Amino acid sequence: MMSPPRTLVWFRGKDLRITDHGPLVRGLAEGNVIPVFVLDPYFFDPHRAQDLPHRIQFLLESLEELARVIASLGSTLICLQGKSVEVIPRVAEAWNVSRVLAHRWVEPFGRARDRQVARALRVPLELLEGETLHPPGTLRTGSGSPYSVFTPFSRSLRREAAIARPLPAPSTLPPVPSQALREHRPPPSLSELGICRNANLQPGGEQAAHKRLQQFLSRGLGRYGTGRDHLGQDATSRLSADIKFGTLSVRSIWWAVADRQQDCCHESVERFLTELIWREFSYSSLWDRPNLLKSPFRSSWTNFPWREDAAGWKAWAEGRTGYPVVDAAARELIATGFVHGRARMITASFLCKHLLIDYRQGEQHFMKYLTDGDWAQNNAGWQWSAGSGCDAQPYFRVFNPVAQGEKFDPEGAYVRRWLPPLAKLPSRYIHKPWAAPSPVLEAAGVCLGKNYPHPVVEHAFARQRFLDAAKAHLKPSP
DNA sequence: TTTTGAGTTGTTCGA
DNA sequence: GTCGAACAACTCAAA
Repeated sequence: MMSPPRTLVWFRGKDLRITDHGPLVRGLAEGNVIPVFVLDPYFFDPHRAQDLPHRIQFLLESLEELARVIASLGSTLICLQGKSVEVIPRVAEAWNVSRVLAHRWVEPFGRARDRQVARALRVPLELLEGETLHPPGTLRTGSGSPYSVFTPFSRSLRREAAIARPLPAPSTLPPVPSQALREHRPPPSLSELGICRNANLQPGGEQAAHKRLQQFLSRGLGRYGTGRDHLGQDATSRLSADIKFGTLSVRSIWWAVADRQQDCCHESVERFLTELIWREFSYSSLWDRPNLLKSPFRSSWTNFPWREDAAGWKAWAEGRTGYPVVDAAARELIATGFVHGRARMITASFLCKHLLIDYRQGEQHFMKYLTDGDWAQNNAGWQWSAGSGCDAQPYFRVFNPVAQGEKFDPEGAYVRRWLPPLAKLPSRYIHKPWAAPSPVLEAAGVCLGKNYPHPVVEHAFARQRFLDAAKAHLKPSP
Protein backbone atom coordinates (compact mmCIF):
# COMPACT_ATOMS: atom_id res chain seq x y z
CA MET A 1 0.00 0.00 0.00
CA MET A 2 1.24 3.51 -0.85
CA SER A 3 2.01 5.75 2.10
CA PRO A 4 0.40 9.23 1.97
CA PRO A 5 2.53 11.98 0.43
CA ARG A 6 5.00 13.54 2.76
CA THR A 7 5.53 17.29 2.50
CA LEU A 8 8.44 19.27 3.81
CA VAL A 9 6.99 22.54 5.13
CA TRP A 10 9.78 25.05 5.08
CA PHE A 11 9.39 27.86 7.64
CA ARG A 12 11.68 30.72 6.75
CA GLY A 13 11.80 33.53 9.23
CA LYS A 14 8.99 35.54 7.69
CA ASP A 15 6.19 33.19 8.64
CA LEU A 16 6.89 32.15 12.23
CA ARG A 17 3.31 31.21 13.03
CA ILE A 18 0.85 28.41 12.64
CA THR A 19 -2.25 30.57 12.13
CA ASP A 20 -2.88 31.44 8.48
CA HIS A 21 0.04 29.36 7.32
CA GLY A 22 -0.83 28.23 3.81
CA PRO A 23 2.02 25.75 3.29
CA LEU A 24 1.26 23.98 6.57
CA VAL A 25 -2.46 23.76 5.88
CA ARG A 26 -1.97 22.61 2.31
CA GLY A 27 0.61 20.02 3.31
CA LEU A 28 -1.64 18.63 6.03
CA ALA A 29 -4.63 18.45 3.77
CA GLU A 30 -2.75 16.16 1.45
CA GLY A 31 -0.77 13.96 3.81
CA ASN A 32 2.01 14.17 6.35
CA VAL A 33 4.17 17.18 7.00
CA ILE A 34 7.66 17.71 8.35
CA PRO A 35 8.11 21.29 9.58
CA VAL A 36 11.62 22.57 9.01
CA PHE A 37 13.59 25.69 9.76
CA VAL A 38 17.08 26.24 8.36
CA LEU A 39 19.62 28.04 10.51
CA ASP A 40 21.75 29.64 7.86
CA PRO A 41 25.33 30.15 9.07
CA TYR A 42 25.30 33.50 7.32
CA PHE A 43 22.95 34.87 9.99
CA PHE A 44 23.81 32.61 12.85
CA ASP A 45 27.49 33.32 12.70
CA PRO A 46 28.38 35.20 15.89
CA HIS A 47 30.22 37.80 13.89
CA ARG A 48 27.30 38.48 11.61
CA ALA A 49 24.57 38.13 14.25
CA GLN A 50 25.97 41.07 16.17
CA ASP A 51 25.22 43.21 13.16
CA LEU A 52 21.51 42.66 13.69
CA PRO A 53 21.12 41.92 17.38
CA HIS A 54 17.50 42.98 17.72
CA ARG A 55 16.17 40.94 14.86
CA ILE A 56 18.12 37.90 15.98
CA GLN A 57 16.62 38.19 19.45
CA PHE A 58 13.09 38.52 18.12
CA LEU A 59 13.66 35.71 15.65
CA LEU A 60 15.03 33.31 18.26
CA GLU A 61 12.16 34.02 20.64
CA SER A 62 9.63 33.53 17.87
CA LEU A 63 11.32 30.38 16.70
CA GLU A 64 11.40 28.98 20.21
CA GLU A 65 7.71 29.57 20.64
CA LEU A 66 6.91 28.13 17.24
CA ALA A 67 8.81 24.99 18.19
CA ARG A 68 6.89 24.82 21.45
CA VAL A 69 3.52 25.17 19.74
CA ILE A 70 4.36 22.63 17.07
CA ALA A 71 5.48 20.23 19.79
CA SER A 72 2.25 20.75 21.70
CA LEU A 73 0.34 19.73 18.57
CA GLY A 74 2.26 16.49 18.31
CA SER A 75 5.01 17.29 15.83
CA THR A 76 8.55 18.67 15.94
CA LEU A 77 10.02 21.70 14.27
CA ILE A 78 13.22 20.30 12.81
CA CYS A 79 15.99 22.89 12.85
CA LEU A 80 18.80 22.24 10.42
CA GLN A 81 22.12 23.98 10.17
CA GLY A 82 23.67 24.94 6.87
CA LYS A 83 22.93 26.71 3.62
CA SER A 84 19.37 26.15 2.43
CA VAL A 85 20.54 25.32 -1.04
CA GLU A 86 22.47 22.33 0.31
CA VAL A 87 20.40 21.32 3.30
CA ILE A 88 16.89 21.33 1.84
CA PRO A 89 17.65 19.12 -1.16
CA ARG A 90 19.66 16.75 1.02
CA VAL A 91 16.92 16.13 3.59
CA ALA A 92 14.20 16.12 0.95
CA GLU A 93 16.00 13.22 -0.61
CA ALA A 94 16.83 11.47 2.65
CA TRP A 95 13.32 11.76 4.05
CA ASN A 96 11.72 10.85 0.80
CA VAL A 97 9.39 13.83 0.66
CA SER A 98 7.28 14.36 -2.40
CA ARG A 99 7.51 18.13 -2.41
CA VAL A 100 8.62 21.21 -0.50
CA LEU A 101 6.14 23.92 0.39
CA ALA A 102 6.99 27.44 1.54
CA HIS A 103 5.78 31.01 1.32
CA ARG A 104 7.05 33.05 -1.56
CA TRP A 105 9.65 35.72 -0.82
CA VAL A 106 9.91 39.01 -2.58
CA GLU A 107 13.42 40.26 -1.80
CA PRO A 108 15.92 39.69 -4.61
CA PHE A 109 18.21 37.50 -2.48
CA GLY A 110 15.27 35.37 -1.35
CA ARG A 111 14.16 34.89 -4.92
CA ALA A 112 17.68 33.93 -5.96
CA ARG A 113 17.91 31.45 -3.08
CA ASP A 114 14.59 29.90 -4.00
CA ARG A 115 15.61 29.52 -7.62
CA GLN A 116 18.80 27.76 -6.52
CA VAL A 117 16.96 25.49 -4.11
CA ALA A 118 14.37 24.63 -6.74
CA ARG A 119 17.13 23.74 -9.20
CA ALA A 120 18.90 21.55 -6.66
CA LEU A 121 15.75 19.69 -5.62
CA ARG A 122 14.51 16.56 -7.35
CA VAL A 123 10.97 17.23 -6.13
CA PRO A 124 8.95 20.39 -6.69
CA LEU A 125 9.39 23.49 -4.56
CA GLU A 126 6.00 25.16 -4.40
CA LEU A 127 5.87 28.74 -3.25
CA LEU A 128 2.53 29.95 -1.92
CA GLU A 129 1.28 33.48 -1.54
CA GLY A 130 0.80 34.75 1.96
CA GLU A 131 3.56 37.19 2.69
CA THR A 132 1.49 39.95 1.13
CA LEU A 133 -2.22 40.70 0.79
CA HIS A 134 -2.08 40.30 -2.94
CA PRO A 135 0.54 38.65 -5.17
CA PRO A 136 3.19 41.26 -6.00
CA GLY A 137 3.72 42.01 -9.65
CA THR A 138 0.11 41.43 -10.59
CA LEU A 139 -1.49 44.86 -10.34
CA ARG A 140 -0.81 46.74 -13.53
CA THR A 141 -1.67 50.11 -15.02
CA GLY A 142 -3.82 50.34 -18.11
CA SER A 143 -0.72 50.08 -20.25
CA GLY A 144 0.48 46.98 -18.44
CA SER A 145 3.36 48.51 -16.50
CA PRO A 146 3.93 48.40 -12.74
CA TYR A 147 2.55 51.29 -10.76
CA SER A 148 4.98 53.88 -9.56
CA VAL A 149 2.48 56.17 -7.86
CA PHE A 150 0.81 55.07 -4.68
CA THR A 151 -2.74 56.36 -5.08
CA PRO A 152 -3.61 54.58 -8.33
CA PHE A 153 -1.91 51.44 -6.99
CA SER A 154 -4.02 51.64 -3.88
CA ARG A 155 -7.23 52.17 -5.82
CA SER A 156 -6.40 49.27 -8.06
CA LEU A 157 -5.71 47.01 -5.09
CA ARG A 158 -8.96 47.89 -3.40
CA ARG A 159 -10.83 47.38 -6.63
CA GLU A 160 -9.25 44.14 -7.76
CA ALA A 161 -7.67 42.30 -4.88
CA ALA A 162 -9.67 39.57 -3.23
CA ILE A 163 -7.90 39.48 0.10
CA ALA A 164 -8.19 36.00 1.51
CA ARG A 165 -9.53 35.37 4.99
CA PRO A 166 -6.88 33.90 7.30
CA LEU A 167 -6.65 30.12 7.54
CA PRO A 168 -7.23 28.55 10.95
CA ALA A 169 -4.33 27.02 12.84
CA PRO A 170 -4.24 23.23 12.75
CA SER A 171 -5.39 21.58 15.96
CA THR A 172 -3.06 18.61 15.69
CA LEU A 173 0.00 17.62 13.67
CA PRO A 174 1.32 14.19 12.78
CA PRO A 175 4.64 13.21 14.38
CA VAL A 176 7.76 13.51 12.26
CA PRO A 177 9.70 10.38 11.27
CA SER A 178 12.67 9.44 13.42
CA GLN A 179 15.13 9.95 10.61
CA ALA A 180 14.12 13.63 10.62
CA LEU A 181 14.34 13.86 14.40
CA ARG A 182 17.94 12.73 14.25
CA GLU A 183 18.84 15.72 12.11
CA HIS A 184 17.47 18.27 14.53
CA ARG A 185 20.02 20.76 15.87
CA PRO A 186 18.70 23.27 18.37
CA PRO A 187 19.20 26.92 17.48
CA PRO A 188 22.02 28.75 19.23
CA SER A 189 21.20 30.87 22.25
CA LEU A 190 21.65 34.61 22.21
CA SER A 191 24.68 34.39 24.44
CA GLU A 192 26.27 31.79 22.19
CA LEU A 193 25.99 34.40 19.47
CA GLY A 194 27.60 36.96 21.72
CA ILE A 195 24.47 39.08 21.99
CA CYS A 196 23.24 40.58 25.25
CA ARG A 197 19.51 40.21 25.61
CA ASN A 198 17.77 43.57 25.24
CA ALA A 199 14.90 43.73 27.70
CA ASN A 200 13.42 46.77 25.96
CA LEU A 201 12.58 44.81 22.85
CA GLN A 202 9.08 43.56 22.22
CA PRO A 203 8.81 39.89 23.05
CA GLY A 204 8.74 37.66 19.98
CA GLY A 205 6.37 34.82 19.28
CA GLU A 206 2.89 34.36 17.92
CA GLN A 207 1.20 34.60 21.29
CA ALA A 208 2.70 37.98 22.15
CA ALA A 209 1.82 39.11 18.63
CA HIS A 210 -1.85 38.25 19.06
CA LYS A 211 -1.83 40.08 22.35
CA ARG A 212 -0.39 43.19 20.68
CA LEU A 213 -3.03 43.00 17.96
CA GLN A 214 -5.84 42.75 20.52
CA GLN A 215 -4.38 45.65 22.45
CA PHE A 216 -4.25 47.77 19.32
CA LEU A 217 -7.81 46.89 18.36
CA SER A 218 -9.15 47.78 21.78
CA ARG A 219 -7.02 50.83 22.57
CA GLY A 220 -5.16 52.27 19.60
CA LEU A 221 -7.30 51.80 16.52
CA GLY A 222 -10.13 54.12 17.56
CA ARG A 223 -7.82 57.14 17.64
CA TYR A 224 -5.39 55.94 15.02
CA GLY A 225 -6.58 58.46 12.44
CA THR A 226 -5.58 61.48 14.47
CA GLY A 227 -3.26 59.99 17.07
CA ARG A 228 -0.87 58.02 14.94
CA ASP A 229 1.23 61.07 14.11
CA HIS A 230 1.71 62.07 17.71
CA LEU A 231 5.03 60.90 19.00
CA GLY A 232 4.03 60.85 22.62
CA GLN A 233 0.76 59.00 22.14
CA ASP A 234 0.46 55.28 21.94
CA ALA A 235 -1.94 55.18 19.03
CA THR A 236 0.11 53.20 16.53
CA SER A 237 -0.19 49.47 16.15
CA ARG A 238 3.34 48.43 17.05
CA LEU A 239 2.82 45.40 14.86
CA SER A 240 5.68 46.07 12.47
CA ALA A 241 7.99 43.38 13.85
CA ASP A 242 5.15 40.87 13.83
CA ILE A 243 4.52 41.64 10.19
CA LYS A 244 8.21 41.39 9.41
CA PHE A 245 8.64 37.98 11.03
CA GLY A 246 5.18 36.78 10.24
CA THR A 247 4.18 36.09 13.81
CA LEU A 248 0.99 37.62 12.46
CA SER A 249 0.03 37.31 8.83
CA VAL A 250 -0.74 40.58 7.18
CA ARG A 251 -4.06 39.10 6.05
CA SER A 252 -5.05 38.40 9.66
CA ILE A 253 -4.29 41.98 10.54
CA TRP A 254 -6.17 43.31 7.52
CA TRP A 255 -9.32 41.45 8.41
CA ALA A 256 -9.07 42.03 12.14
CA VAL A 257 -9.05 45.76 11.42
CA ALA A 258 -11.40 45.82 8.43
CA ASP A 259 -14.01 43.94 10.47
CA ARG A 260 -14.06 46.83 12.94
CA GLN A 261 -15.44 49.13 10.26
CA GLN A 262 -18.84 49.08 11.99
CA ASP A 263 -17.90 49.85 15.57
CA CYS A 264 -14.80 51.93 14.99
CA CYS A 265 -14.03 55.32 13.58
CA HIS A 266 -14.24 54.86 9.83
CA GLU A 267 -11.34 57.18 9.13
CA SER A 268 -9.05 55.36 11.53
CA VAL A 269 -9.79 52.00 9.97
CA GLU A 270 -9.26 53.36 6.47
CA ARG A 271 -5.98 55.01 7.38
CA PHE A 272 -4.63 51.88 8.96
CA LEU A 273 -5.62 49.73 5.98
CA THR A 274 -3.94 52.29 3.76
CA GLU A 275 -0.74 51.76 5.73
CA LEU A 276 -0.95 48.07 4.97
CA ILE A 277 -1.39 48.97 1.31
CA TRP A 278 1.78 51.04 1.54
CA ARG A 279 3.54 47.87 2.51
CA GLU A 280 2.01 46.15 -0.50
CA PHE A 281 3.23 49.01 -2.66
CA SER A 282 6.78 48.65 -1.34
CA TYR A 283 6.74 44.91 -1.90
CA SER A 284 5.24 45.18 -5.34
CA SER A 285 7.75 47.85 -6.32
CA LEU A 286 10.65 45.72 -5.14
CA TRP A 287 9.28 42.70 -6.94
CA ASP A 288 9.14 44.62 -10.20
CA ARG A 289 12.36 46.53 -9.65
CA PRO A 290 14.86 44.40 -7.72
CA ASN A 291 17.48 47.08 -8.26
CA LEU A 292 15.77 49.38 -5.79
CA LEU A 293 17.88 48.02 -2.94
CA LYS A 294 20.98 49.26 -4.70
CA SER A 295 20.04 52.23 -6.81
CA PRO A 296 17.64 55.15 -6.54
CA PHE A 297 14.27 54.69 -8.18
CA ARG A 298 14.67 57.96 -10.01
CA SER A 299 17.74 57.64 -12.16
CA SER A 300 18.26 61.39 -11.94
CA TRP A 301 19.38 60.79 -8.37
CA THR A 302 22.07 58.30 -9.30
CA ASN A 303 25.06 60.52 -8.80
CA PHE A 304 23.56 62.90 -6.32
CA PRO A 305 26.36 64.81 -4.59
CA TRP A 306 25.96 63.38 -1.11
CA ARG A 307 28.60 64.59 1.30
CA GLU A 308 31.15 62.59 3.21
CA ASP A 309 30.70 63.81 6.76
CA ALA A 310 32.05 61.49 9.41
CA ALA A 311 31.34 63.87 12.27
CA GLY A 312 27.81 64.61 11.10
CA TRP A 313 27.13 60.92 10.64
CA LYS A 314 28.35 60.09 14.11
CA ALA A 315 26.26 62.85 15.64
CA TRP A 316 23.17 61.63 13.81
CA ALA A 317 23.65 57.95 14.59
CA GLU A 318 24.40 58.56 18.26
CA GLY A 319 21.64 61.12 18.78
CA ARG A 320 23.82 64.17 19.26
CA THR A 321 22.68 66.52 16.51
CA GLY A 322 21.35 69.11 18.94
CA TYR A 323 17.86 68.79 17.46
CA PRO A 324 15.91 67.06 20.23
CA VAL A 325 13.34 65.21 18.16
CA VAL A 326 16.03 63.89 15.81
CA ASP A 327 18.18 62.79 18.72
CA ALA A 328 15.27 61.19 20.55
CA ALA A 329 14.58 59.02 17.50
CA ALA A 330 18.22 57.91 17.34
CA ARG A 331 18.13 56.96 21.01
CA GLU A 332 14.81 55.18 20.72
CA LEU A 333 16.15 53.14 17.81
CA ILE A 334 19.20 51.85 19.61
CA ALA A 335 17.47 51.35 22.94
CA THR A 336 14.33 49.59 21.75
CA GLY A 337 14.79 48.49 18.14
CA PHE A 338 11.74 50.54 17.25
CA VAL A 339 11.09 54.12 16.15
CA HIS A 340 7.76 55.87 15.87
CA GLY A 341 6.79 56.22 12.20
CA ARG A 342 6.65 60.00 12.21
CA ALA A 343 10.03 60.15 13.95
CA ARG A 344 11.48 57.89 11.25
CA MET A 345 10.54 60.45 8.64
CA ILE A 346 11.90 63.36 10.61
CA THR A 347 15.22 61.74 11.32
CA ALA A 348 15.61 60.32 7.81
CA SER A 349 14.90 63.70 6.32
CA PHE A 350 17.46 65.27 8.63
CA LEU A 351 20.21 62.89 7.59
CA CYS A 352 19.57 63.28 3.87
CA LYS A 353 18.64 66.91 3.67
CA HIS A 354 20.22 68.71 6.62
CA LEU A 355 23.42 66.70 6.60
CA LEU A 356 23.37 65.78 2.90
CA ILE A 357 24.43 62.23 3.72
CA ASP A 358 23.53 59.38 1.36
CA TYR A 359 20.21 57.82 2.30
CA ARG A 360 21.76 54.37 1.90
CA GLN A 361 23.93 54.99 4.93
CA GLY A 362 20.87 55.72 7.03
CA GLU A 363 19.00 52.83 5.48
CA GLN A 364 21.78 50.49 6.55
CA HIS A 365 21.82 51.89 10.07
CA PHE A 366 18.08 51.34 10.40
CA MET A 367 18.49 47.80 9.10
CA LYS A 368 21.04 47.16 11.79
CA TYR A 369 18.88 48.18 14.72
CA LEU A 370 15.23 47.97 13.71
CA THR A 371 13.52 44.83 14.93
CA ASP A 372 11.05 45.34 12.11
CA GLY A 373 13.86 46.08 9.63
CA ASP A 374 12.38 45.05 6.32
CA TRP A 375 14.25 45.49 3.06
CA ALA A 376 11.33 46.57 0.92
CA GLN A 377 9.75 48.93 3.39
CA ASN A 378 12.90 50.41 4.83
CA ASN A 379 14.25 51.12 1.39
CA ALA A 380 10.97 52.64 0.23
CA GLY A 381 10.85 54.84 3.31
CA TRP A 382 14.38 56.09 2.91
CA GLN A 383 14.03 56.73 -0.79
CA TRP A 384 10.83 58.59 -0.13
CA SER A 385 12.58 60.71 2.50
CA ALA A 386 15.58 61.40 0.33
CA GLY A 387 13.36 62.31 -2.60
CA SER A 388 14.70 59.64 -4.92
CA GLY A 389 11.90 57.11 -4.57
CA CYS A 390 8.63 55.93 -6.04
CA ASP A 391 6.08 58.66 -5.54
CA ALA A 392 8.62 60.72 -3.65
CA GLN A 393 7.85 64.06 -2.16
CA PRO A 394 9.09 67.02 -4.20
CA TYR A 395 12.64 67.79 -3.24
CA PHE A 396 11.83 71.24 -1.91
CA ARG A 397 9.93 69.78 1.00
CA VAL A 398 12.44 69.85 3.79
CA PHE A 399 11.18 68.88 7.21
CA ASN A 400 11.85 71.47 9.85
CA PRO A 401 12.82 69.43 12.91
CA VAL A 402 11.67 72.14 15.29
CA ALA A 403 8.30 72.64 13.61
CA GLN A 404 7.75 68.89 13.37
CA GLY A 405 8.58 68.48 17.03
CA GLU A 406 6.24 71.27 18.08
CA LYS A 407 3.46 69.94 15.93
CA PHE A 408 3.66 66.25 16.80
CA ASP A 409 5.18 66.34 20.27
CA PRO A 410 3.82 69.59 21.67
CA GLU A 411 4.49 68.78 25.31
CA GLY A 412 7.81 67.19 24.50
CA ALA A 413 6.83 63.88 26.04
CA TYR A 414 8.79 61.96 23.42
CA VAL A 415 11.88 64.11 23.77
CA ARG A 416 11.80 64.05 27.57
CA ARG A 417 11.56 60.30 27.54
CA TRP A 418 14.63 59.73 25.39
CA LEU A 419 16.73 62.72 26.36
CA PRO A 420 16.75 62.90 30.16
CA PRO A 421 19.06 65.95 30.28
CA LEU A 422 16.27 67.98 28.66
CA ALA A 423 13.48 66.56 30.80
CA LYS A 424 13.02 69.68 32.91
CA LEU A 425 13.01 72.17 30.07
CA PRO A 426 9.70 74.04 29.59
CA SER A 427 7.67 72.81 26.61
CA ARG A 428 8.20 76.13 24.92
CA TYR A 429 11.88 75.38 24.47
CA ILE A 430 11.92 71.62 24.45
CA HIS A 431 12.42 71.45 20.69
CA LYS A 432 14.87 74.35 20.51
CA PRO A 433 16.97 74.45 23.67
CA TRP A 434 19.40 76.89 22.05
CA ALA A 435 16.65 79.51 22.03
CA ALA A 436 16.05 79.30 25.77
CA PRO A 437 17.34 82.16 27.93
CA SER A 438 20.26 81.20 30.16
CA PRO A 439 18.30 81.29 33.42
CA VAL A 440 15.75 78.89 31.95
CA LEU A 441 18.49 76.51 30.83
CA GLU A 442 20.17 76.79 34.18
CA ALA A 443 16.98 76.10 36.10
CA ALA A 444 16.40 73.01 33.96
CA GLY A 445 19.95 71.82 34.46
CA VAL A 446 20.76 72.07 30.77
CA CYS A 447 24.23 73.14 29.84
CA LEU A 448 24.52 73.37 26.06
CA GLY A 449 27.73 71.89 24.78
CA LYS A 450 28.08 69.92 28.03
CA ASN A 451 25.08 67.70 28.70
CA TYR A 452 23.28 68.47 25.46
CA PRO A 453 24.95 69.53 22.20
CA HIS A 454 24.57 72.70 20.18
CA PRO A 455 22.92 72.08 16.79
CA VAL A 456 25.38 70.46 14.37
CA VAL A 457 24.04 72.63 11.60
CA GLU A 458 21.73 75.60 11.47
CA HIS A 459 18.34 74.79 9.98
CA ALA A 460 17.96 77.66 7.52
CA PHE A 461 21.49 77.19 6.24
CA ALA A 462 21.11 73.42 5.85
CA ARG A 463 17.78 73.79 4.12
CA GLN A 464 19.16 76.21 1.58
CA ARG A 465 22.25 74.08 1.05
CA PHE A 466 20.08 71.09 0.22
CA LEU A 467 17.75 73.06 -2.05
CA ASP A 468 20.70 74.47 -3.95
CA ALA A 469 22.35 71.07 -4.30
CA ALA A 470 19.13 69.43 -5.45
CA LYS A 471 18.35 72.19 -7.89
CA ALA A 472 21.83 72.12 -9.39
CA HIS A 473 21.89 68.35 -9.67
CA LEU A 474 18.35 67.64 -10.80
CA LYS A 475 17.97 70.52 -13.19
CA PRO A 476 21.34 71.10 -14.74
CA SER A 477 21.34 74.24 -16.87
CA PRO A 478 21.22 73.44 -20.60
C1' DT B 1 -1.56 60.07 -29.74
C1' DT B 2 -2.58 63.76 -27.04
C1' DT B 3 -4.60 65.70 -23.23
C1' DT B 4 -5.82 66.30 -18.60
C1' DG B 5 -5.98 65.98 -13.72
C1' DA B 6 -3.48 64.72 -9.99
C1' DG B 7 0.19 63.47 -6.80
C1' DT B 8 0.83 60.60 1.90
C1' DT B 9 2.79 62.66 5.47
C1' DG B 10 5.85 70.36 4.29
C1' DT B 11 7.70 75.06 4.94
C1' DT B 12 7.89 79.82 4.58
C1' DC B 13 6.31 84.25 3.68
C1' DG B 14 3.36 87.94 3.72
C1' DA B 15 -1.24 89.73 4.26
C1' DG C 1 -2.24 83.65 15.49
C1' DT C 2 -4.22 82.28 11.04
C1' DC C 3 -4.70 81.76 6.24
C1' DG C 4 -3.54 81.13 1.41
C1' DA C 5 -0.19 81.15 -1.94
C1' DA C 6 4.25 79.94 -3.66
C1' DC C 7 7.59 76.64 -3.89
C1' DA C 8 8.81 74.01 -9.64
C1' DA C 9 8.06 71.63 -12.75
C1' DC C 10 7.51 66.55 -13.83
C1' DT C 11 5.60 62.41 -14.75
C1' DC C 12 2.22 59.23 -14.03
C1' DA C 13 -2.24 57.06 -15.21
C1' DA C 14 -6.25 57.10 -17.49
C1' DA C 15 -9.40 59.01 -20.72
